[in-house]
Amino acid sequence: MPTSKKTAAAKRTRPYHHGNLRRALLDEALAMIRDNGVGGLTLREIGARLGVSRSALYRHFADKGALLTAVATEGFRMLRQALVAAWEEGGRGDAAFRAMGFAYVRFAVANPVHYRVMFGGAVDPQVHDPDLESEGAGAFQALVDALAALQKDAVVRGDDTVQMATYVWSLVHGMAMLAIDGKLRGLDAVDGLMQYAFDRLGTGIAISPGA
Amino acid sequence: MPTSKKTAAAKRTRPYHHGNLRRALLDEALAMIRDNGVGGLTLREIGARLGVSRSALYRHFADKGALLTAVATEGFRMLRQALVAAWEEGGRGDAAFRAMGFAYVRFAVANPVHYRVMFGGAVDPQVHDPDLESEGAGAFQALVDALAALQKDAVVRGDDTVQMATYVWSLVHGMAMLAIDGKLRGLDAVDGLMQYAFDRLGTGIAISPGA
DNA sequence: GTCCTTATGTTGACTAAGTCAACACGTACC
DNA sequence: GGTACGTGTTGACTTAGTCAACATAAGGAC
Repeated sequence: MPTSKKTAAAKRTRPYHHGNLRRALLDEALAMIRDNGVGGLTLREIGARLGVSRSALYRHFADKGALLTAVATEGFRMLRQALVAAWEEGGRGDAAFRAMGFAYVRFAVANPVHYRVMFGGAVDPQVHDPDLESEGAGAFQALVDALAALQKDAVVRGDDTVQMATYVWSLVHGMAMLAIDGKLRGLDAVDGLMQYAFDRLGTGIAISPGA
Repeated sequence: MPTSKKTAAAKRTRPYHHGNLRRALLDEALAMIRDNGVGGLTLREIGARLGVSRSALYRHFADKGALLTAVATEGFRMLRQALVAAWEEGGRGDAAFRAMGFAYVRFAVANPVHYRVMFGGAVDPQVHDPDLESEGAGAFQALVDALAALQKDAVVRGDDTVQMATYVWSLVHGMAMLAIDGKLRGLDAVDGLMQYAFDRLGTGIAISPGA
């Protein structure tokens, strides 16, 4: 048996170069965080699962923090795309704005790992990553733009747009966190809460509107 | 020099038994998380800072996770006390409810380490700690109780109380997270946002209330 | 086609950190 | 005054992040 001349024949299943290791590393990291939490993420295990050496990751990410930053950045990009899509496809009116709110929370529920890495403090706040910050700002801007359009059409109050956007962001962010933390029972509860929340976002909860 | 017969004389500054090591461990953990983030918390360093051996901690906490769970539990207790105090001292009316909302966000801003440990995913969600869960439920219940009182006085809508409480909780939780993540510039911005938010919580943001 | 450069992956080794077992010390209670 | 239990220490093991040195592959220059 010609086992010499390298053992390449036995390893034909995995060539020396992976092909798209960066993407595979991200996906495996997401799976591991999903199963074991951010604390359960280990670079060595990622390599082992991909059949790759423990330090191959360092050819694609500076360190563990950079891997997490990449996850967060990807998450913000996905979130912005979801928000913009909901707004555009919904017709850019008040119904579209509600759809955007739904899209926000649904993004978090559908991608809890991304969302937790984005907001769960896993990424060291000391580090200022330009990509991460611009993607994050872009997602917020989608909300600001939508609100500004509604203001122009006199659908919502003419308050400071950024402040209003921050208010709405707080609401959807809070719902998203509660939803993925399992504080709401099941998807029905999430949808029910969102229906309720976006109604009350419009009308308020007080009985005498003049208070 | 009589250095034998133990070196006790040289260490009179710190007796063998600390006195209240558990409390000191918690405080030192809080300080270390404040300075370096949850990821920068190391049991060995806590011991070193307190002039105590690295594993003394294990006489007071089962492991690192238990230490974090204790921080979160303490945080929920403090939060509930702050909420109840604001409600009681505010006169249990709509002004008191607004004060409770302020108290919530201010608690997070004043105790960002506690808050982050409580909600930042640092505590393994797999683990079900009875103390932690009952303190968490207690804090939420304070909000439900206040809303129920307002409903009885016909100050707010008669919607499902728990759903309404979840709505309000989402809002304050979202604001708290944004505030401690530095997404709002300075304390003035936080106070301004809260003023705005609790106005809009009452009235809504829509221009035609009948929408 | 051959060589060189660069990108990508591997191996060995070091260090930091959580954890446990065995031991030491002190206090309280009899 | 002695004994049991609570509290703190030491040594050692294991896991994991990281880096330096090396190996391998791919692609273009000649």
